[in-house]
Amino acid sequence: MMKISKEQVAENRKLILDAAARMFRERGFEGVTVAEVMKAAGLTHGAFYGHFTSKDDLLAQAFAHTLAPYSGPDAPGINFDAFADGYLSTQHRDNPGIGCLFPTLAQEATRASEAARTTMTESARSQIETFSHSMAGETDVERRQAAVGNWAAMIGAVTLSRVLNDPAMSDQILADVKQWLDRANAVEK
Amino acid sequence: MMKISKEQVAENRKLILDAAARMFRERGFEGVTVAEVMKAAGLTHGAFYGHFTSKDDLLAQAFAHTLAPYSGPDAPGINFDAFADGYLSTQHRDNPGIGCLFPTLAQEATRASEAARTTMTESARSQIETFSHSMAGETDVERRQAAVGNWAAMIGAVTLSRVLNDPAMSDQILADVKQWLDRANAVEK
DNA sequence: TGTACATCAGTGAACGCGCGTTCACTGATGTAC
DNA sequence: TGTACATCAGTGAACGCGCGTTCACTGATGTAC
Repeated sequence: MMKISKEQVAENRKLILDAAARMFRERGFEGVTVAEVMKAAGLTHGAFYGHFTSKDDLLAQAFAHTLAPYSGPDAPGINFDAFADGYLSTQHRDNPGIGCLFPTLAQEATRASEAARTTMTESARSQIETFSHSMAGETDVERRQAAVGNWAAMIGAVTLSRVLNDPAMSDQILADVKQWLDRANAVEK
Repeated sequence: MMKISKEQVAENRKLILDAAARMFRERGFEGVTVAEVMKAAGLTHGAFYGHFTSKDDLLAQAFAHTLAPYSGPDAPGINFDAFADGYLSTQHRDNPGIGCLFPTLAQEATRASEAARTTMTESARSQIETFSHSMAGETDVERRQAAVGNWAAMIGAVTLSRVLNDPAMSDQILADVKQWLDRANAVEK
């Protein structure tokens, strides 16, 4: 069953990237094998090197594939308060596979290819830019600082909540950070 | 050159744990081999299983070894502002091997042994407790929320600053979060 | 329109390397007498 | 005090498995005539 249409090739590539992005977030880069990703995409491992040059390349492409919708001029506008609610929810904490890349893969990306790091860097830049517009503050600098601070707090909160093996404490971390951010942001308005 | 004194055995164990804690923070759990750790400690890999039952056990013991000084009744009191300055410094960002475990290993610890996660959980609990005493706020709950929020923001800031491959932006993340925290904490006083 | 050939995404066996782990052995120190 | 033996942390070769990567082959679709 070979010789596949251009559309099918593109579709297969998308399936591989979606599976990889999910599995890397769930189990980390080294915790997932190339064969597992290909199986999840409905293919065999031999086809992998027709799409990517290496497993490292897959990580970089998966970052770009996953982050692309949130960057650039088409980035969706956001309601910051609703965004923070979702980010600091137990649903987000419990479903890393479909969540933000930064709490799951930023640490590993530190040792990844420059292409992967550049994708993360540009995504972070536009994320901060987007948040800035929702922040209170008298100057652009203050609003940027608030955007960076809020985002860092959210990333740290999800990171902490995921590692703790005391469920009540984990829930409380998320709730505490949400309330603290609400107060910090309200004070400046 | 064998049959070693009890003191030498304890010393060797400490050397292994110190080397492991440093190398895991620098390169991640899977990025370091048992043989490399043993070599860094001045021993050969065969001796490893006299000290630990597995590589996973080493991680859990390294966590306990590294976090112990900061927990329990003997935990050092802190000047929070000085602590945050150091935490959000470029020195801390650039030397993960001797820095906080949470930005380097929390993500990987999510998939580690229960022993390792419990050590991290209890360390986080006492860290938050310690920070609470330095926080402004009218109630214990507000102070705890501020402690958790400040710590989450610091962890997220260091995580972000390390993954970005734009040095100026990385520096700015750290500086922005520091200034934002200073403002957020000052407002409540 | 029908037939022969070319293309090339995907298949699956195989390779080779690295790493966690095991184990028979070593030999300096501790102990018995 | 001196001698023979026991102990056991450490040594280093070896094992076995898993994983990233390669490659000869397949066969459905596209193309030439």
